Amino acid sequence: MANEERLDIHNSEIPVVCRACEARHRGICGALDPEQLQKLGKHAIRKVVDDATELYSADQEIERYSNIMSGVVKLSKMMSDGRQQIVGLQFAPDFVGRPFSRQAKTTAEAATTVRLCSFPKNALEKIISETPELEHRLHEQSLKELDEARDWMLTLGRKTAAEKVASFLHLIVTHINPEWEDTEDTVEIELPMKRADIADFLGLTIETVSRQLTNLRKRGIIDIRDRRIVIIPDIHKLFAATQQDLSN
Amino acid sequence: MANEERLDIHNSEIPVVCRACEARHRGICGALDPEQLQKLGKHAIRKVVDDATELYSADQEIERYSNIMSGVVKLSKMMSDGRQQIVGLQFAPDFVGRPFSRQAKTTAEAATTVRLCSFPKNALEKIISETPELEHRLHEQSLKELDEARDWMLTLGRKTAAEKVASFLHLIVTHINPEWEDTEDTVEIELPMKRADIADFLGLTIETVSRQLTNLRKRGIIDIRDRRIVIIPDIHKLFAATQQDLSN
DNA sequence: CGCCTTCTTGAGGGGCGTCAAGCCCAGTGG
DNA sequence: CCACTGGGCTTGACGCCCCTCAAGAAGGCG
Repeated sequence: MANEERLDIHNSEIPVVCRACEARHRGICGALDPEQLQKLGKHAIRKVVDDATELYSADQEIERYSNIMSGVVKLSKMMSDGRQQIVGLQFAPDFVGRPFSRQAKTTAEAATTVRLCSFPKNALEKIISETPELEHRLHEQSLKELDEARDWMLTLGRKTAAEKVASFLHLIVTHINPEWEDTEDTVEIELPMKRADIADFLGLTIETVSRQLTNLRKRGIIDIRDRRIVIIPDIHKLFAATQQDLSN
Repeated sequence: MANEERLDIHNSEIPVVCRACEARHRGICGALDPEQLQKLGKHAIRKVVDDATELYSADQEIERYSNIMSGVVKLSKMMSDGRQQIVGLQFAPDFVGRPFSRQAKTTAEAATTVRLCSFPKNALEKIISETPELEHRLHEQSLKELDEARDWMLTLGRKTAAEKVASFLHLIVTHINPEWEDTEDTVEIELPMKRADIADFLGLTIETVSRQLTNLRKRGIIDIRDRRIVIIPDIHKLFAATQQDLSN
């Protein structure tokens, strides 16, 4: 296997911290050659933050970008009187940050414990300008986020409370493991956030979220354990509930 | 002015149809040099379509991209039972289409009479791959659309009907002329769509839109002529109404 | 003039928000 | 060990905002 040896030799140029990183395979760092990885790696800091840690805040200067290595980050907006809306959830190996803007437009907060690989704004933007393939990857992620945001606009604007909660559960399931989208098996998931966050994501109150969860439970679409663990015996039935009013 | 002459000489290489086009200044075509403009221009078709013309449809193959030269295009999503949500409005000189995807994720429809400059998917994507600056412009537009989508998610999820209608009017005013954002003058606008579209954009019914418009009128925030013409004596008062419940 | 579409206005009902009480559990301190 | 506290969650009672249903006005067009 001369090939494997060649691969190993090649690997040896890649920074140690990057070798096992998912962002190098499915994330944006896959666009970088070993030399660029080294350059960026020099400025990169890996860190682990607890849930509720704020990564950056709306209207503030952006100083660092990050890759999510594990965990969930929520992006939110708040009105002056305190009303809040979560406008995006990001999972590994997503890129976090708003390129080409001095100010952040959302607040980013760890929803769970999150492992991050973070680097200064300037270091990344320099490499972007030299690497069209990197900008292409960032562009693809922006387009993916735009698709997701627009899907969610339909949920926010036109679905009932029961459909919204089902849509949330379906989103979580398919983001934890995309293959579960069309499995026949029973699936068990841990909700990455508390009821208040779910309410802010769905444009509801915590009471309504709670009521609709027990509504789905009573209809046999889900089962709930320990308040955070949800069991879904039939994903297709859950999907049906995302578009068909079950409030009666 | 030798400079002007040089500019004129330079201009002579630019396709005639592109010379006065806004997309060459503020739109994506500004990233192209005269040679590339010529290449793309060979495949470009200018057309004028009436309102309610469908440009492309969700889940269908994308064949052409377009620049909006004038008019308004609405992007929408529909559920199987007919519930509909408008997820974006696009104005000149915006680019219309979803790059890097075979299928469209939304339906695009002319909201008003629209002038378009349209070209085949392949022709543009070839030039994109050769022109990093073009991909950068498209990326910037995607990010702008993402910012707008997320702003609108806050409107859909957390605002009252009165705030939503005020938000819609404010959005239209600032998109027709960004300078009106902080003018002290009275402003008069023509709504680019009918009540049913406004309702689909706001996640409301047409009756509620109508009632909230008269609500804003009775409070002196707007005046209405001929159903489609709205007069706004004080933009700042309108802006205040986008975040402060006036339903009582 | 008649017909159609668009829009407004009213009456009534329901879905979700508001307010409140209480359960469960982890953490803390006596 | 247990009392106390506080956060997270559920459940019930009630009210209101917006939806539904319906009628009618206004304007465009043959």
